[in-house]
Amino acid sequence: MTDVDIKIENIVASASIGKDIVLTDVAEALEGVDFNREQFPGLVFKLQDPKTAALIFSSGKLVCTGAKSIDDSKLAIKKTVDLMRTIDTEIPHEFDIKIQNIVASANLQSTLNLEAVALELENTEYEPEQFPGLVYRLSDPKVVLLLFGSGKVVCTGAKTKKDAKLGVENAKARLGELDLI
Amino acid sequence: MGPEWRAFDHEQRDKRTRVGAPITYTIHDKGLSTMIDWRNKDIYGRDIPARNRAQWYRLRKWQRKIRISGATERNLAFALSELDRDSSRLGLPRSVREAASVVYRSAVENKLIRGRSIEGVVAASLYAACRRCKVPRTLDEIAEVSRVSKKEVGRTYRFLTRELNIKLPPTSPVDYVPRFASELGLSGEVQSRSIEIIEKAMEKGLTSGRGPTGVAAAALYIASVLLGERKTQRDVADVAGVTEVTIRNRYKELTEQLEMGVTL
DNA sequence: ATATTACTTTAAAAAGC
DNA sequence: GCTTTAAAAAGTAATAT
Repeated sequence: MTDVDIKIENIVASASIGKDIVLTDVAEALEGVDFNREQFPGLVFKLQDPKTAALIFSSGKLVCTGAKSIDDSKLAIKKTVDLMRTIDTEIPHEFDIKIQNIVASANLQSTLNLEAVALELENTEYEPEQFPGLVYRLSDPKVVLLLFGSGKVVCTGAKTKKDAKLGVENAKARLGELDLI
Repeated sequence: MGPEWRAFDHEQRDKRTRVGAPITYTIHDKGLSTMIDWRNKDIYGRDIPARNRAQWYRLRKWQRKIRISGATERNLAFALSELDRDSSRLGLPRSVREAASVVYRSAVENKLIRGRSIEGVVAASLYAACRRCKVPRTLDEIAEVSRVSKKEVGRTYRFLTRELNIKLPPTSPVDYVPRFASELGLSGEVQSRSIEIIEKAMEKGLTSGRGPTGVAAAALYIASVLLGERKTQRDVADVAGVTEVTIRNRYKELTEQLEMGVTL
């Protein structure tokens, strides 16, 4: 109904390689690694292409952040695991990757009066003293949107691109119903 | 400001002493208190005769209640003393402090303190009360006088308003005008003019997403210049707790988008 | 006085305190 | 709840030029 262009800004995905990892070995063999066990149990590995960051844990589970597309996220994880396999050849070639969160931005092409939106729209939090965006929690799909006075929007919490887009569209539709747009 | 809030503080402390509410006194089962053994034995370790068991159980149950209400009262007394301290340091009137105590008490009644510090709930209750009473204090100001971080005050405030169904609109810049103007020694005319400017700005959507204190500061600055009671951006920035850059940004936006001529 | 850089908010996973 | 990662939005803050 209301076609909105969504731009994926960031994707968080997780995977579980079936084998335990000796993080100190990885830290010595790879470049672009940060590892402080006292600070954080995960090893931080930054890949240049796709430009992403991976958190690798001794359990063999890992988290990849920063990708701008689902394909890039999966590619980044495969590249990262391939590099890890040069250290530990026992690492399996097959493993599942799960998209955990998608952050997207969009433009409603219309300015918003946030104080009015805060009064009329349900499930919102608006504290301009703290942050310029209005927080709108949508239940269908279950995502959270940040609405700005400029009409720009950030949608986060979706696990599929479709939900991210649907979230913005439903929010826009709701704003329209309440005559807030 | 020193002597005033000190006197206020002493008055409250004396009042507490008169009613005998324990604040920091640790009440263990000493003195007049007597333990009722949780086994069915008397103080000599002898079994309690069956015919007295019922009475024994009643005594035990009664003592449990007393002990619980004792802890509750002790916590409430501590909370109210914290509230007094924070309120007096912020120079808040008694009515606001009482409004905050109402919020705090309902938080207790709804068992919302679990997993949270009393100080944090007190600070958040006070923040909410200030807003409700139209004499807002920023999260920074609340955090300064309480020993609670700004982050936790904000988090607890959101939790309380959600759980207690307290609906408060975002703080209006207008509510900051009287306090800031007073601290700057600005007249009622300047205040009225500032409020007019803010209302025009709100109508034109110039306040969406902007910090209320920054908007109030810029409006006061403009009004002070327009009415010949000019204050420096530095002075206004200091009382409002914002930077000169912020005042300048809001000032430019307001003078450009409202019909006001360049008055710099 | 303006230009950077940095922090505020949102979501989510990982292992452990 | 915290720790770590990434990224957008727009405002504000601190520091550099």
